[in-house]
Amino acid sequence: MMNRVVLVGRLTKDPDLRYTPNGVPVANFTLAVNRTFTNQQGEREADFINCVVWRRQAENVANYLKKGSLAGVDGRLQTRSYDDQDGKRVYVTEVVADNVQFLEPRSAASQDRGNFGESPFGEGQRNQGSSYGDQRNQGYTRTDEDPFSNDGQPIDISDDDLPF
Amino acid sequence: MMNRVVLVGRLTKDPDLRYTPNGVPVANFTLAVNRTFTNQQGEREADFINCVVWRRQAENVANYLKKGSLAGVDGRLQTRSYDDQDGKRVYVTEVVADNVQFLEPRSAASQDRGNFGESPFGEGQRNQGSSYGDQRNQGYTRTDEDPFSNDGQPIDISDDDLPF
Amino acid sequence: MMNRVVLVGRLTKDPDLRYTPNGVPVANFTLAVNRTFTNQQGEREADFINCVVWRRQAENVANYLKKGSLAGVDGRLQTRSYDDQDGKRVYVTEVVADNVQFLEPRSAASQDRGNFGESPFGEGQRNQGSSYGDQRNQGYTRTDEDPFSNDGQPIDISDDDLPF
Amino acid sequence: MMNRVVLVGRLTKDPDLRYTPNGVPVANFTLAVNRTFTNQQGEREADFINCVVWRRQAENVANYLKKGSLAGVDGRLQTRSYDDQDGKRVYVTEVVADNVQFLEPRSAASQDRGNFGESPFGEGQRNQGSSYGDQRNQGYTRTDEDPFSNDGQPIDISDDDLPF
DNA sequence: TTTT
DNA sequence: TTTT
Repeated sequence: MMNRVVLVGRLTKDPDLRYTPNGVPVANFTLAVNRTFTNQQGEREADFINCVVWRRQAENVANYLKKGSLAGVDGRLQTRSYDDQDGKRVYVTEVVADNVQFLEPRSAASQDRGNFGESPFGEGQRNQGSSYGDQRNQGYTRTDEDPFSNDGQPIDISDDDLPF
Repeated sequence: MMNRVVLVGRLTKDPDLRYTPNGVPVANFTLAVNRTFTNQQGEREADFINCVVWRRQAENVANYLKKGSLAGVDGRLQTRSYDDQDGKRVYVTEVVADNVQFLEPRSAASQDRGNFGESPFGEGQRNQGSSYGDQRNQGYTRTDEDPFSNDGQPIDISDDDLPF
Repeated sequence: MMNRVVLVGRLTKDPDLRYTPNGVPVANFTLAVNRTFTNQQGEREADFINCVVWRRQAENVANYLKKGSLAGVDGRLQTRSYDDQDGKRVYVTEVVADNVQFLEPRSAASQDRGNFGESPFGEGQRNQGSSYGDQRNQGYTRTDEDPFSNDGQPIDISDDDLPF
Repeated sequence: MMNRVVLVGRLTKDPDLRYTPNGVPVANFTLAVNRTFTNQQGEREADFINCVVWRRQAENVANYLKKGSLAGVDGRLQTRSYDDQDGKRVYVTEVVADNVQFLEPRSAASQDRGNFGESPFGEGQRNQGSSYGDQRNQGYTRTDEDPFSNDGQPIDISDDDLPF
């Protein structure tokens, strides 16, 4: 009915890019979102939100964001469940991103990364990155055979999970 | 940093009202949020989002919403984890509501419920509900001794979990 | 960069449906959104937010919502300006809706309205409305020649204003 | 009822700090929010959203943000109106910020600014700024007598406009 | 110019 | 009246 999420935070690890059997790119990453308030002990805690992004933005995310990058996500909350290795039902809540916004200058976000397709950065930042030629998707293994195999993620992700 | 969620959906069950050891009210409920799009099979699926609300709004929610009620939630995403009975870490993502909006006329939402405190409905709907006197919190057991004991919820919820 | 608005409120008037010269439908309406807090005098005020919706949802809005209807809007804030009749620049801020949610049962929202295209209501409410046959767009004049001519709205709205 | 806005953009000018007759700080600023899509001519346009923030955050904004700073705003849409110098009613839509997030390292955002109160930046960035001593509110004139006098802003802003 |  |  209505379902909207907006987050700004930092990636806890490099994003994880996979492909569905049909070759559709999906990237998973976790955003650490620092709370604006402190707890009883005066510490500023964080929430760790799992995010998914599909298609072209998945590849942009994989190519321009890494552990520590500051990013914004605009999307919707999605729930799903699967049975883990000992047959226990696990419930997952994650954010399916409609849009991922890169909030740091290119240099900060992707020093030593290859280049991929169109830059998601604005006019001002384009053309000032280093160019490694067009080794597209450099450093990422295509895992069509085995998408989402690690990290307790469901093994049976398929093209049916495409949001639209 | 930034963390905002807005949902509109229907309660999957009556809300669950508890109290912390210090007597602070907390209500838990799940919103079924129908997707605006259909899946490959043409079905309209739903996401089931766990929500928490504290203090006075917790009591309003418990008194005016029930299974099937249409409600809006404005809040933030929060993650936490606990170890289940067989020592397995369980990760929970839920929405901590800053504001819960009742989106149905009072009659539809709370036919046979007792009355509690100030009405969260607008001017136009106040004073037209039935009045059961002031049997506050009628039908809810105070569970100070054992908050959040059921449903696989962590047993050690305390006043430290208050959002502010 | 990031721009997200979510509103729930009531239409202050019947929506206003127009068509661009190319025949693209646009609906304008104002949502009265009651504040959740009261002012110094203890009154609950409202904000009046202008909204725009394009294409198929424009026609759904025109056919299913009317003055007083409860609706949710998920969209983005947009600014534009135009010069009024005495050459004064007027600045407009409005919400371009990606999605409009009807939050009342069909009967409440459109008693005496004709029917148009696919119902935007869920399964449960479909097929229970009166049926006027298929007099599409009944009661609305096509105004291709003169879109947005009244109400101090800019007269030069064109297909360029399409959000995507 | 429900009214939520989240924006990320850049300040078009230095923020404008004023005080109500009672001494409550208010800051006004405009965020340029670049659209994520391009128009028919292939240009990326922007929306210019007026924002207001009250109290302590008003002073933080004035001290840490300036023209060009990247910032996030989480708030609600508010409308008001006033009569301009030639008696014409002007309608204003603006965002009242509950929270303003500084999205750039301190150095980028406030090179040559004085210091004020508690730093709104996280642990990592604290203590690495230059220190000008405690010339609080340096460079800003207190304008209790005449808040909001310029820029076509209503002259009669008062403590009644406090959001809570 | 505003809704319940 | 607009930012990078």
